[in-house]
Amino acid sequence: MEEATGQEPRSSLAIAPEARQSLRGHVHQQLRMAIISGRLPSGQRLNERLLAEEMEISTTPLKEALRQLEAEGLVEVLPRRGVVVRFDASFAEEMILARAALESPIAALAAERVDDDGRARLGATVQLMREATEAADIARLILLNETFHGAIHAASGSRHLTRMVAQQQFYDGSARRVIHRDAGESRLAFEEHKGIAEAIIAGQPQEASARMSAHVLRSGRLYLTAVFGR
Amino acid sequence: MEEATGQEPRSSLAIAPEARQSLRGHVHQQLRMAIISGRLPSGQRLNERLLAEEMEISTTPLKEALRQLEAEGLVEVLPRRGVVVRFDASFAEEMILARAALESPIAALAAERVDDDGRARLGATVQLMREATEAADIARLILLNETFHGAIHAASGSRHLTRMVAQQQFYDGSARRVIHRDAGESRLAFEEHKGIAEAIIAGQPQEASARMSAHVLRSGRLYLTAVFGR
DNA sequence: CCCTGAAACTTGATATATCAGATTTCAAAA
DNA sequence: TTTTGAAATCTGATATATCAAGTTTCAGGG
Repeated sequence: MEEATGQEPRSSLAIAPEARQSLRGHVHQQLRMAIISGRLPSGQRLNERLLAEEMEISTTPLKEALRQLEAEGLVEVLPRRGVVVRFDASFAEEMILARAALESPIAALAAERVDDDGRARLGATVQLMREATEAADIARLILLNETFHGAIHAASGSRHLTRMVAQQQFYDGSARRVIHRDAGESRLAFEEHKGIAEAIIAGQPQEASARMSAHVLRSGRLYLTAVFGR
Repeated sequence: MEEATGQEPRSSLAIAPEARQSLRGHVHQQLRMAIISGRLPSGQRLNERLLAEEMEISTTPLKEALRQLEAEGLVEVLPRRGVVVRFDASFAEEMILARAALESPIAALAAERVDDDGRARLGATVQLMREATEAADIARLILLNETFHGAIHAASGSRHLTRMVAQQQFYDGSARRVIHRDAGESRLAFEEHKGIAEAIIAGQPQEASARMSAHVLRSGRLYLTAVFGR
C-alpha cells in the first residue's frame, strides 16, 4: 500500500536538520551525562554563571538546557534559589519502572500495526543478534540492541511514547559493555529479544507487551546494580 | 513512628517556595493550556519575538517555557527554523496510553508501600466520593478525584513516575465537568475508584495495577471523544 | 517563461546587562 | 554569649542587544 504523499524521497545526502545540534542540545546532553554518570552528584547545586563560564558559553543556552533537565526530572529548581541535581539509585529505579511501563504499550502497538517491512526488519535484526551473541561481539550487540528497539518503536507508529521512553536511559556505553560482557546475560537477553520479536511478528499485542515489560525490568535491574552496586 | 529530623514543623503560615510561580512557570502553563485547548492549533508556528511581545514579556522566560514544552513533546523545535505546535488527537491518545502505563506501577507501589495513614486517607476519600457521587456534586467530585489519585501517588512514594504522569493531562476543568455531568459515568468511575482503593488497602499490587490501568484507559477514552469528538 | 543567485529580510541562537529575591556577614544590643 | 537586623553579596530572573542561519524576493540571463 504505497503512499503518494507527493513528498520528495529524502535524499541520503541531505543533512537532517535535527542532526545539526544546537549549543543547548550539546549542553543538555553533556549535563545529562555528567549527572547520570555521577560526576555531578545528587544534591549538587548548579550555579548558572559559574557553570556557563566553565563551559565557556553564556547563560542563555545553559538556562534552556536546565529547563529540559527539569522537565526530565533530573534537576530540581528551587525558585529564586537555584538548581539542584536530583538523581540517585531510587530515581534510577523509577526510570526502569517507567521504561518498562512505556515500552509495554509500544510493543503492543507494534504488534497491532507492524507491516511486512517492519516484520522483515525485526526478523533480520534478531538474526544478526543471534550471530553477534554467538560471536560475543559486544560492540555489535550494543548497536543491534538499539536497532531492535528502534525497529519496534518505528513499527508502533508512536511519537510521544517513543520520546518519553528515550528519556528513561540512565546508563552510558561503558555500563552497557560491562553488562554485555557476561555471555550468560547475552544469551538470556537474546532469548527475550527473540520472544518479543516473535510476538510482534505474530501480531500478539498482549504477549509482546508482557515479554517486553519482563525484559526491560530484568535487564534494567541488572544495569541498576552495575551502575549503583547493590 | 515519629521522625526526629530536627526540622522545624513547617508553619502553616509559610509560603511554599514552589507556590511563588515564576514568570516562566506562568508562561509555560498558559501556553500548555492554549495548546491542549486548541487555541494554538497543531502546526501553528510560534514566533518567539511576536509571542513575547503579545504576552508582554521578554524572550528569555518564553524560551525557557518553550524548552519545557519541547521536553513534554507538545512543541517541536526545528533548529534555526522555529517552534511548531504538535498536539492532535493521536498525540492525546498516546498521552492516555502513557498515563495508564505510568499509573499502573504507581498503583502497584502504593499497594506495596501504603501505611495505615495512607489506608485511612484512601478509605476516607472513597467514602467522600460515594457521597459526592450520590449527591451528583460535580465540582466536589472533580476535586476528590485529584485527592484520590494524589493519595495514591503519595502512598507509592514515587517521585519520578508521579511527575511524569502529571505531564499526561490533556484536558482542563471544562472537559471534566462535561464528563462528570453524566450520572452513569460517575457511578462507573466510583466503582472503579472503589476497586482500586480496595486493592491498594488490601496490599494487592497486581490487582491495583490492573484496575488502575483499566480505569485510566476507559475514562481517558471518554475524555478523548469529549475533547476531540469521535 | 523558467531558472539562477544575490540582496533583503525574518527569526531563532547566543551573548550581555540589569533587576530583585535570598543568603550571609558581622557589629551592636540584650 | 546570644540575638537581631541591616548592609554587603550572591545568584537566579528578566530584559535587551547582537549574530548568523534560513527564507523570500526579484532582477537578470537563458
